[in-house]
Amino acid sequence: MTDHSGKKPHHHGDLRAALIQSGIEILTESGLEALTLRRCAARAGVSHAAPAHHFDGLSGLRAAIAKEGFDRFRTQMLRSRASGSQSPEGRILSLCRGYLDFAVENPALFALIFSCGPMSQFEKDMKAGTATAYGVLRETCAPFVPEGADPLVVETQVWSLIHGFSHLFLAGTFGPDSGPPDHHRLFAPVMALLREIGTPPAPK
Amino acid sequence: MTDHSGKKPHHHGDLRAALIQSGIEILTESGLEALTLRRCAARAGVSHAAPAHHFDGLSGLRAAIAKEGFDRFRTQMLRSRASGSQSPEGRILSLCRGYLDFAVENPALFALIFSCGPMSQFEKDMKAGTATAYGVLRETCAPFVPEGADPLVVETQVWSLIHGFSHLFLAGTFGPDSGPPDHHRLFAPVMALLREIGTPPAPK
DNA sequence: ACAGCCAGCTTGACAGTGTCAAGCGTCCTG
DNA sequence: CAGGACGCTTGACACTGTCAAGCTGGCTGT
Repeated sequence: MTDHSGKKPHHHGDLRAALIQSGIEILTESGLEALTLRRCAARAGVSHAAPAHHFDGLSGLRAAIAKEGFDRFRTQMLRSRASGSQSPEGRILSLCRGYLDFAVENPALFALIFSCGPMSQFEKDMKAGTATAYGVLRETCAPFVPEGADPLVVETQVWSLIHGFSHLFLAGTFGPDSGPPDHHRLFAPVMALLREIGTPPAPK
Repeated sequence: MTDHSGKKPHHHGDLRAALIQSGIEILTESGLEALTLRRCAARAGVSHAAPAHHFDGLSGLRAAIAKEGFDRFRTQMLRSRASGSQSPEGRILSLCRGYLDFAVENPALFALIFSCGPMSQFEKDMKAGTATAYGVLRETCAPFVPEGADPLVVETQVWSLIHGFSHLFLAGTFGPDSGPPDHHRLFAPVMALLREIGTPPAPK
């Protein structure tokens, strides 16, 4: 479709990337609801209809931002995983910590990435983004997958636990009266649930 | 503020409840983004500005709907919990199944309930709603809390796991290529992670 | 070197949205 | 039966996404 492979195609010089960047800034400064085509355009210094030439409407912009978000997400998880103990358990724990940290540091971007919202039409792009992040999870979980078992089970266990924890933490919904947010206090004991990971499900 | 305690105060006869009902219908029929003050008003057969007299803007309507949603959520969990085995393990598993079923059957309402979005100003209401649902979780988890331990840990383990599973399932983000959604196939093995629940976190 | 083209952006318009200020009608109160 | 207040309506405004044109500057072909 649009070019954006060359370097300085025309007036602006890769407006597409500038719009994505502006979008992320708006997202982090003002939250999900503030992400608007017109505001993005204004921030990038172009007219209000310019984004339509690079993305298919608002959903297209969201999908493009989500894609970029997935890259950063993946990068942060990789960095975190590399930073701690390199035992299989250590790697998986560090990965999850990176997961949580990303969510805490980029709440709006995190919400956009995992929103099942109005960019489902771009499932292709989203799946691609998920896949890159998922690959990291998969290789980190691999040592815990029992012989001949479906790796999806272990992956889903880990992903569900850390994702639920992150999401609920962001929603500020912990505890009946929801004490002060303290994600480091709960993180370790919750992750302790992964102790027995990999042992095959109880034989029926 | 507005009355809404009497039975048929004026013209309409509890417009507030009618608006909430309309909102839920719109939500289930057309998704989160379709929930609009004006559409709600139209569906309830009143003018576009009528809702403003019963809720504090769109966020107020969302909060009110979320409150109702939390009630239904809690009810479904209770019903599910009562339907299966009454062992502590059976109760917690049935509770989680009710959790997942509610999410699958009411995706938009579920998303609204747990959105960290623009109704944070109504945290009071939201906390109240969460609390009623949380109470069910708390009493179901109680048998698994070790002597003298913080119940929040076990609760957070369970809630994180089932919430993450439900949310990721709704987002359609399972597996690298995300096979066909089959929440019953993965539910049991993922929940198997709760086998060792309650044993105190590994001593440091 | 010059004519032509066309990608990249602008301008303008439209319907739909939330929100506010008035105003009107109906019901309850005195 | 008058007064008033509550419940809703009407109208307006700024803002949103989206579409149809139109302008403009750089590239291409000869």
